[in-house]
Amino acid sequence: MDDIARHVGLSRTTVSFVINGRTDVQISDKSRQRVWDAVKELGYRPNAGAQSLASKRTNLIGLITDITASPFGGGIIHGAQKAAWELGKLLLIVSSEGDSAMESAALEMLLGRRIEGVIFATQSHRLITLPDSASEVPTVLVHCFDQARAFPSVLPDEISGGYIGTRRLIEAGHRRVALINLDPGLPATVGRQIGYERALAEAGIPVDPRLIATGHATATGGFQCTAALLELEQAPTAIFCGTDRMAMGAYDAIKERGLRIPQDIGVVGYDNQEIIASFLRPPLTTVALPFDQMGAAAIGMLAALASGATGEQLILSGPLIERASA
Amino acid sequence: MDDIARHVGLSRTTVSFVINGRTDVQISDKSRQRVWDAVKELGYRPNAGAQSLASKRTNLIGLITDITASPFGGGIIHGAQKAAWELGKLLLIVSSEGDSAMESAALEMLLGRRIEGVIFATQSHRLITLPDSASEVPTVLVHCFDQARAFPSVLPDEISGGYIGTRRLIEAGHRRVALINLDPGLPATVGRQIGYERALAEAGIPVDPRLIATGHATATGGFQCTAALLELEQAPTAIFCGTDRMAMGAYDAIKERGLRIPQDIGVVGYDNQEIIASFLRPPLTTVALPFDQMGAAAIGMLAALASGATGEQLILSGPLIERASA
DNA sequence: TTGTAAGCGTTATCAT
DNA sequence: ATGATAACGCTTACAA
Repeated sequence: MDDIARHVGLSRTTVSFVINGRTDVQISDKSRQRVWDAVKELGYRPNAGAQSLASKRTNLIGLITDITASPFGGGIIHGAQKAAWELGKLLLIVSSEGDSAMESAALEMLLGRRIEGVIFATQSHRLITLPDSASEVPTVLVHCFDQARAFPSVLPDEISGGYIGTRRLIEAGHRRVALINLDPGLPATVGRQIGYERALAEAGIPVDPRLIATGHATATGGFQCTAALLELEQAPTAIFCGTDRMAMGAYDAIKERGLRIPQDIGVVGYDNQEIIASFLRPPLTTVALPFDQMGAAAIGMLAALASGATGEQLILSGPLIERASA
Repeated sequence: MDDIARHVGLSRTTVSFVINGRTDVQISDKSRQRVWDAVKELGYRPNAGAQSLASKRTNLIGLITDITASPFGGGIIHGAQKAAWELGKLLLIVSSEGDSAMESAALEMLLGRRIEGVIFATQSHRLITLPDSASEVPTVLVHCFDQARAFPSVLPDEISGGYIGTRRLIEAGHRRVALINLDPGLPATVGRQIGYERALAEAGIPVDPRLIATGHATATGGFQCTAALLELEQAPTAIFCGTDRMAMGAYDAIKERGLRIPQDIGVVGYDNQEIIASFLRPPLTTVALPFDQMGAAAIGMLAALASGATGEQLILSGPLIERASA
């Protein structure tokens, strides 16, 4: 920067003003132009670290997550990254492997880098315990929540998801709609069932407990539940699966019985895992989680927190992705 | 840091030495202890940015990639992250969306942060064009290469992959092994076919061109190719698919004809996409890409470059993941 | 074994 | 409209 200043015969101060495009200082257009020319000519590139040190703004945001290892929920990173970029912030992503000692260590090092905020994101909707140092910096939780629900968080609307999936099946003419839910007690499980029952109630269909199964979130889980449901005396004509993986298993069980999708049995999945949903035959209609928006929203909340806003809880609902199974 | 120094009645210098654990300076154990105690007590945390500014080492490595958006190849990030962490380096990950203007902008900003090296990683094995500024900093390419092959790179061993997949099928007793390859001309396509032919040659099986198909890397592509292959007069008894997605389609075509896997037809996939491979029925035996190692190797190469090594080209081969389809 | 002092590359506060 | 000068929080010769 000194070089630039010397080169154009101005002071460092002036150069700094020009480069930062400050409008509150009067600098002649001629000087401005000369500075920029020199910048080009000398190939000058401001040192962000030095800027941070002097200005006390690092423009760094931490993202601690267990997502990088898995194919799941990458949209969160994606959405956050994009939103951060637009705000001129850089995301420092650290994968915690879901290990809380690691999370703690990661946060320490990020605090050493003087991040202005931190996001904790998980690949499944669940409870986490935060490192103590989380209270030292604005914190937002994505797809997870802390015991005391003390931190602002961005969560998917499980109820709405359960509702729209079920309603889609009802609209297709089904009255006996089964729900293959995830393991009991999970936030997703609870919420989706509420949505499911709400949709049935709205259509005047009584809830039949025999049509509600729970299983592991795997193809095998889906296969077994579906097989059992199809054995029922009054078997369902539609099945709403808790995950696309389960739907994958459901397809097998259905095809094995020579039934066709969606003519004989309608199927709706959950998660919109492209890789499964769009390559299943027929392509799977499924409820998507709004991962991108969740990530972006987290950045937005952090920005809001920085300007004095108070932390809320944001519930985002995802759309139904129509393909061909319902 | 001044606070610490004052608190223990020593100079900043001494405190700095203690904190950096410098062994080339003699400092009494007593002083050391007192410094650490004060650090704890005052909750002091070194400012990494200031350290970088003074020491001219940022410990920052850039990773520009199109991977974050997709479920694919996340292992690269994972492996790189882990390796970097162990070296005390922080990975600055930016997703380029595969857009080269974006890549350029990302690199500019990373250079502003004074990264000590940069990694370009892609989700598919392909050619990329690097921003000009790439020459300003040590650069390593992962899963991709530049026109002039001027930059050191880490690539998967496509030949070995083609070889081990084919050999597995031959070892299972098959003599008519089909290859459903990816679109012609891709590095993966070419390499794998070489490996395929090598395995056949080794077993004394002549290459039958009718058994070599190419299609799009989708379930539909796999389905169509498989269907055509099974119509052949001398149909194959084993199929080696270019991707797990294609294998997914192959499964459908095979099952549709009432054939069983692996009893009637052996299938091997490529990619080891957990989500597909382990949930297909039967679980898919497939060739894995060594993404984790590739990411870690890239960090290793960057470290080597920093200590004066010259850039090579590293070819890493992945293992065959045995499940139940062959 | 410890301390002094000069940077590192910026921004920010005042002057002029 | 522009410039001096003092931070920012640390490292590192060089001295003592």
